[in-house]
Amino acid sequence: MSDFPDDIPFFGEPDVPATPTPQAGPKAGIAARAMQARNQQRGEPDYLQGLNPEQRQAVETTEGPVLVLAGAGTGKTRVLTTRIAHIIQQNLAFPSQILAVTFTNKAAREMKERIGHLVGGAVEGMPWLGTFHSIGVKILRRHAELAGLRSDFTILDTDDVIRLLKQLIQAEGLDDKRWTPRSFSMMIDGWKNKGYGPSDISEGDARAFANGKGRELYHAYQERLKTLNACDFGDLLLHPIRIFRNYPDILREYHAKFRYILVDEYQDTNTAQYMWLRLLAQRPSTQSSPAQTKNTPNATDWSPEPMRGPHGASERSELGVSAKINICCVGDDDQSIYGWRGAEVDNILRFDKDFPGATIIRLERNYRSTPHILGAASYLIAHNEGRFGKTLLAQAASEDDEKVHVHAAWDSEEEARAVGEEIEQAQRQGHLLNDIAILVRASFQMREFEDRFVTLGLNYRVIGGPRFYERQEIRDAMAYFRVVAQPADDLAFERIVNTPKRGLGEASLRLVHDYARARNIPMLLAAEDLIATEELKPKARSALREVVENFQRWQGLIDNKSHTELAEIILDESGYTAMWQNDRSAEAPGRLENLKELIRSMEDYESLRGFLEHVALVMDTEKNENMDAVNIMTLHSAKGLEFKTVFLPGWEEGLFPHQRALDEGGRSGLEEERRLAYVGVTRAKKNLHIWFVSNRRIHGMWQTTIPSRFLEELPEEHVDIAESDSSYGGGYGQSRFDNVGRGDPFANSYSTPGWQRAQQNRSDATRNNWGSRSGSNVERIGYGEADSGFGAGRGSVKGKVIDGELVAKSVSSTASAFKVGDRVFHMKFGNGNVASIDGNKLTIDFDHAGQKRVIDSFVSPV
DNA sequence: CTCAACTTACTTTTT
DNA sequence: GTAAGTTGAG
Repeated sequence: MSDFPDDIPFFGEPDVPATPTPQAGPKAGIAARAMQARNQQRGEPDYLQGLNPEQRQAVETTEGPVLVLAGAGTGKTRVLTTRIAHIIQQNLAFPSQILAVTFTNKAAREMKERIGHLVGGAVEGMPWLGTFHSIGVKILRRHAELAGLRSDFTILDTDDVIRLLKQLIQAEGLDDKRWTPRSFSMMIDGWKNKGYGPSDISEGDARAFANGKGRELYHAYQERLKTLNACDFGDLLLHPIRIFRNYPDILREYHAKFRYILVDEYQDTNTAQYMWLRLLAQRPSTQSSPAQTKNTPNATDWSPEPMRGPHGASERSELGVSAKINICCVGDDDQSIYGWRGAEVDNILRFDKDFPGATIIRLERNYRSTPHILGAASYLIAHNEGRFGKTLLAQAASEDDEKVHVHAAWDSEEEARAVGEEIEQAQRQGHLLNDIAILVRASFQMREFEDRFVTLGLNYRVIGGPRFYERQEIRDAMAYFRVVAQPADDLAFERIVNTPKRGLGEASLRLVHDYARARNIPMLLAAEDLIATEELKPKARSALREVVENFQRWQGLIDNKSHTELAEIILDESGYTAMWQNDRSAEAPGRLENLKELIRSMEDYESLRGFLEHVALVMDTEKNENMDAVNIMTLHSAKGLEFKTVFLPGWEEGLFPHQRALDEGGRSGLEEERRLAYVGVTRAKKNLHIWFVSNRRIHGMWQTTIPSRFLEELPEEHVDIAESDSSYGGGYGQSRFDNVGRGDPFANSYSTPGWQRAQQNRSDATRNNWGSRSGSNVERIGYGEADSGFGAGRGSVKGKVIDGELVAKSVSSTASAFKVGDRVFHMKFGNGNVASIDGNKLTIDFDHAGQKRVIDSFVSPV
């Protein structure tokens, strides 16, 4: 992912608010225009302006392999986008001849936008800028038949895959408790990350699942995908790799096509992505004559086997790729935090061996953080072995720079309370909440903060987590659409055939399934056949007939109705909408609202098919981030972002570093955790607060915890241990945690002044803060299930609910706009009447959910 | 076939 | 502690 807001002030040009480059449009200032003119006279393109020498070198070294090691906050995305702009403006290639890959859609979107700014609107997008997967689909659609698929293949999501695997495991007569579909899907994922097809699975690996049936099952799975005309995410990379290997002619086409290859976040590439890149990169220069092509090693030399050794570099470098490879990879080995999902830090560490003669450029001037923060980060990460080694150079220190604060709290509740207080104080001093982030190691930590912020009425947003398209109702609706658009989509069919309940249970479904399997036809067709027979029970038969007839009718409407209209008809006539309307549960109204939102978002696409493709690949929707709110997210999802003030709670052994990372990953696991800590620390621009608590509830059990070893790895001169607001300061400040961990360091914490003060503070806080401000407004960016029970019915905020992102966004600081008796709608509780009003808090009699107390910004008039 | 009670497991997350 | 998934009764 890209370093999001890194339109950083240029080095030596202190904190100027990020201004667009002079070229950015008519708004550019006179001075900027003058400078532009001057530079153009010198023949220097204005987009190069303000780049530091290293950045500039990275942009201008367009030929040959280049590795840009970009430390945190050094302008990575800027380099990447400027480089592309440079290639285009120097006429080195057309936009369509540049392959640029990212990991996330967000990063791709952002890059497109920024390139657009740099080169002006002249260039119509970049067709080959996208995620590995979206580019993979594009390639695979063109050559689907070579992978045994039709070009309209479906892309399965994790849900579909697991259901499919469950069937296969059961069909194999295995106990799906002992051998869970979930774990097998992860295993397959792992294999695919390494580029292994079923035949590449070693004996040992095959034995790891279901007593050696792993390989067989994997094979069966792939076969099943073929008959379903479907692929999983891994296939989007593996199929192209296989096609490139087996059809050199096709590979050559792509070689001729892509003159420049750029890769973002190279440290996150897995082996499959690496192979994919190597295949595309390893080629004669695009201007080469056919004669030269013969000298190039055959692409099929590239098999996954050389990957096996711990250091397969020698085999790789023997490829002797003599022709120029204009590949530029940008990354930071210190920010590799996705090893657990197959990323190979090794890819970046041996870049120069893979691409002999590579230019390696280090970006070490950090424009983001204060020297204290940078000092802490550098000292911490230095504890890792096996890094490239970079020294981040800080900007000049400023008078009011604060050291990194380390705080202690008695338990997680107090931690949340104190953080909340600190944020409120910052807010009073005029800080924007948007500039503040709380970065947690694990998502369960978020809850405590949410609870607290709800009582404080502090706006916050949660970033990450289950997304819109992963919600049950959205998936169900999508399944209907999929069956209509692609009648062969059995998984979609199975998902909704009995949703809403139609009395088509396991038995009937099994019959349809077996019939379809036996004849190798889609289940929808099988169902069609079966309703003509006597095989099904009369009840099931008529239910199934209705389903089949419905789908036939809807399919007939594809060309006559607009796809949004059709979607409405489908949801309506299938009884799906009615199912939720009749649902008495509290979240039903929210789900209906989500369905409306789904239809609304379909309007942005031309056809049903186009929409389905979008959803399969881009599992996020853009969300309004217009309100001022504290950001809460995991450390993982914070990569690439930056905030003025960052809170890092939960620095305790077992949580961070996470126990499981230590157990399963050993030393490298610990190092990855340390990199995660490094990522967290380097997100902060000005203020960084690290917290640890002495008691935390894990799996519902209170546990005494000890401070994270990472705390000891922070340099004394940049850290300030804040005792004052701690409930258990005594002694720890001085010893810098050195004696922590043995014995029971917290035994007498209850009696320390700090603890008593904390108790005092706690009750004060609840008294003073409660009701003293307008309702907190919450938005969940891409956050799921409209309920999750967060905040509901705890403490004095009974009924306060954090909802999906469809929550009304209005922040009313004035007295409530509602009056007793008003009819209102609430995202979670549905419709109801206002029973009484207390400031901005309403007591509402809900039709289905009973009486609840809610904050007015969460309801809207009906 | 459906629903309710019980059991069980539990980082991180993109596509 | 909680959410999801499975088992057993109606």
